[in-house]
Amino acid sequence: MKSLGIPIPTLRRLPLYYQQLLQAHRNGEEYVSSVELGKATGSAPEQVRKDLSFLTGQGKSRVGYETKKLAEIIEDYLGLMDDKEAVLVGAGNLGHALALYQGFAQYGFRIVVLFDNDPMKVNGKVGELKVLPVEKLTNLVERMGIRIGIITTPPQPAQEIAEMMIAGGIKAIWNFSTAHLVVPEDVLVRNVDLSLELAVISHYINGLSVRNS
Amino acid sequence: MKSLGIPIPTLRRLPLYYQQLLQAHRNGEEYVSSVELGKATGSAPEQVRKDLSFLTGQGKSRVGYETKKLAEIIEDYLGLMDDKEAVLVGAGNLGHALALYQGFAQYGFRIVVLFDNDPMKVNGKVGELKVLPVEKLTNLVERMGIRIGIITTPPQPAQEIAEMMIAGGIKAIWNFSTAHLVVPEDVLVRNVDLSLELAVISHYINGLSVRNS
DNA sequence: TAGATTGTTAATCGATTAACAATC
DNA sequence: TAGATTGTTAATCGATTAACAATC
Repeated sequence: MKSLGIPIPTLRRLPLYYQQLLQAHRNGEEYVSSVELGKATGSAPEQVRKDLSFLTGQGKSRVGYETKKLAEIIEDYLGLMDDKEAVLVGAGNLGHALALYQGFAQYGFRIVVLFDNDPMKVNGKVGELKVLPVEKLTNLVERMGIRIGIITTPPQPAQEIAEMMIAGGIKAIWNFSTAHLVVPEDVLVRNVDLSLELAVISHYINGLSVRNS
Repeated sequence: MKSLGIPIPTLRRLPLYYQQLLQAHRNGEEYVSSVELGKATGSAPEQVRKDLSFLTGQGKSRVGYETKKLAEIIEDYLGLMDDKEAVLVGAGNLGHALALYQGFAQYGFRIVVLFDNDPMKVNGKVGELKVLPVEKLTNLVERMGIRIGIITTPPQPAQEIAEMMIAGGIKAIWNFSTAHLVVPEDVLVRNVDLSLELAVISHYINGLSVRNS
């Protein structure tokens, strides 16, 4: 899984800069420097400049980066303004939260339908969104030309669901399950396993206890 | 923020190995090799051995790692079995989902109370958990000796909430807000900003569209 | 002009991957 | 013993940090 050219850490920092640029623009600031961007986002100014140099040289010596213009460049580069439809499988707590979360819309990201196996949930609704049976997954994805799938199921069915998604033409999977997914080369998988973060936190707290006792 | 000795990527892989070890143990397998662990978790076998070597040499040539023993070593190392109480601030969709999620319990992790500003939510309940007003945060944290805080609020109040947490003695913050938190050196912050993942996905899908058109 | 700031090249750092001797 | 597998050292890779010339 190559991201062709740009490092993934850089890619993940771009939305942080983007938000700051929008903010600055709303405040009527025409330019913002790498130092300011860095301070607001927690990166070193060199890092900011390096990251932005992947997009295109836009900064001006002495004044910094044009807020509006650079925000637009990032928008284009990440495709933030394109409408991106997604399906979500697994209408549990986390699935609900993601389906109802408003914040994704600002990046053109929109969940259009949920899937679940549980007969209690199927044909119900979560907010405005229908919950359909998993059997219809591949078909609907294909028919609607959807390219993004979100998995918020337990680990057991995750691989099978990924395959159904891919069969329907999905090219990017946002995997919240703890399963390790095996997919073809041209399919992007982004794993968000919250328990992995717990390990870091737990180890840190554990270290404190050991030292204190 | 140093994790003293062990790389964070390694720390994040340990729970993956741990789950596989438990699984193997349940299946009655006494030993598991680095090749098997790697295949199941998506790491190279060398990576697995390297990671495990941070803990203690436990493997045996020719047979692999003792499932039960290694699982226990990881448990100890990460402090998974210690009861770790946490507070959560921001009883929105994501806050609900985290509060209700069952999966954290297996790592000894337990959210004990929620906080929110919204008078509609305050003094209500989410599942079994009370929702208290944010004014009580510092005090309750201090009184109960809680060391872990979770922030699932909008970005604006996040810094202030972090400070209230820290004032009460919290040492690790799991930050789901998009805010960049500034904290003392001895406080661990783990950021989970889901929109950063969206940037990676969006850029990938964008790249596909460009190539296809 | 002097000074601030960019963009880029080079140096450093840290993690991953490869190689291989040791061992059961 | 032969072969599988570990543990560790060395090589590679990639990202971050530092340095600095170019520029407005």
